[in-house]
This record gives sequence, C-alpha cells and structure tokens, in this order.
Amino acid sequence: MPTTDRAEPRRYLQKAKTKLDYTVKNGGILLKQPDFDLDETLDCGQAFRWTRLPDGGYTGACLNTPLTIRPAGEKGVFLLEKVTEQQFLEVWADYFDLSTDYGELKRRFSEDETLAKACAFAGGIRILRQDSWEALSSFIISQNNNIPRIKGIIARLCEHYGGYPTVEQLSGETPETLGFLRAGFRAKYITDAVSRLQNGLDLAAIAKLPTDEARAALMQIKGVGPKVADCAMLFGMYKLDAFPKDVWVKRVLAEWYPNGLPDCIKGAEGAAQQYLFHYIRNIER
DNA sequence: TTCCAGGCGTATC
DNA sequence: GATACGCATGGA
Repeated sequence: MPTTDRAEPRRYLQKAKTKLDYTVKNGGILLKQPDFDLDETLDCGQAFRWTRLPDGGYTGACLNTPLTIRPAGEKGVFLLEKVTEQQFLEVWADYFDLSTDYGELKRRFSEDETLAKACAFAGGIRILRQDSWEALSSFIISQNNNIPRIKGIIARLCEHYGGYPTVEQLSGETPETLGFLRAGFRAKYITDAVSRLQNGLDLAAIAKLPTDEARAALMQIKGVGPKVADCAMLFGMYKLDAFPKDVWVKRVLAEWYPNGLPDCIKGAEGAAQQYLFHYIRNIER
C-alpha cells in the first residue's frame, strides 16, 4: 500500500513545533533526537511488528512502508536506512512524533514524584503515531493475550496478505477462514470490526471526534471495550488524552495514585500512561 | 502442569 | 453499576 493511504500525511510539515535535526547520509537519514530510545519505543507494547536486530536496531513497518532504523554510535543519534528525505518528512517524522517536545512533557510530568521516577527510568519513550486501522486491529488482538503471541498472530496476518491487510482485503473473511491466525475468540471481533467499517463506521471521521465520543463510537465494535478503544485512539489517532487502563495501569492507579492522577498530566494523559506502564512493568518482576 | 496474558461479552443481582 | 465467569491459545 502506498504511503498516501495514511490518514493525515505531512503532519510534521504542517504542525512542527520543534526543530528537526537530521542530515541526508548514505542513502538514508541520520537523525539526532535525544528523547528517543529504540527499545523503549519500539519494544514496549505500542506496536507489534518491530523486530530487534543484534546491533540494537529495529526492522518493521508502518502499514506497508518498511523501515530499518539503527543506533548510529552516540546516544540519541539514529540512522534510518534507505529512506529519502521526502519519505522521512512525510512518513517517519510523523510516525515517531518528532514534532512533539518530549523533553518538555517529561519536565511537566516530573512535578509528580512517581512520574519523575518513571520518566527518569525510561526517558526515551515516545508515542508512535500509527495507522488507525493497524492500531485498532492490533489492540483487538491484544486483549487477554501476551505480547509474544500478539506478535505471532500479527506476523501471520501480514505474511498471509503480503503486508498489513486493509479492511477491504479482509472483507470476505469469516472467523473460520481466519483460523490460520490462531487468534482464538478474537477472530470474530476482527470480522465484526471489518464488517462495521465497511458499513458506515469511519475511522477518519471518528478520529476527529472528541475523545469521549470517539471512544463510544469505537465501542460499537464487538470486542472493543474501553481499553482497546483508548489504545486505538492513543496510538492510532494520536489522542493524547486517551488513557488505556490495562492490568498494569490498574496496578499503577491502585498502588501509587489511590487519590487520582496529578494535574500535571492534563491533556497528555496517554503519554504519562506510557511512562508509568513501562515503569511498573519493568521494576516489578 | 498450572497460571496468566496491554479485556470483553454476558448473566445476574 | 458492580461483580463473576468463560473464553482460545500458547508462553513461561
């Protein structure tokens, strides 16, 4: 699928608030971005198609635009291989949310003592701006499931269709014909989402709704509850105020915020959620 | 073997 | 609205 299928291309060019620091080099892009860590961003349960390479690089894709990105020596410097400047600006600067100042976000969050620790623990987390359908379908598959198996199901899905399937490509499938995914009870949720998206439900339109209305619209789909809806909104519609409450975040709330979340995260609850999610998942095991 | 996983639908009160 | 339970599959 061509990159023009992304819902809001050229967002970086339209809405840049921070200076992009990059150079064109060796047929790729050398990116300098201090608030960015590949493990913390690409292997933290936001997206399920990135594979870690022996040197700490990652290979994966946004819809069907592939990428290999590697650490380029010093900390905070990365090489995006075989990427033109135009593709970098139109796809990857947006996908990696390079127009958002995470340094400023972390300073704001760090007014809160627990969040200060979470931000210091993994300061290289960024919110990936994924395709809305890819994020929605991925998180439908994620429910009551573990990350290695989620990756396996999505890998089988992409292998079968020769890339991430569109709603159109899935329109003829039934839970039975999707048996090759070994997705269990989630297969019928995928086909229900496909059916509704082919019959009026419109992700691009939902993305423009206020968060509460968007959540209600997404929850019409069978198998989409509050948590999956918020993940679809946070990772697939860049609604930073979405706050997915999974088992880990429920532990965060019970153990650290029995009296509610601090005001310093207002408007960026989803980003704060990622720091807290990663923190509790990695210190309690 | 048993427990559990980035939950949700359904039944029941 | 709250709580209890089943659910497909397979990693640990």
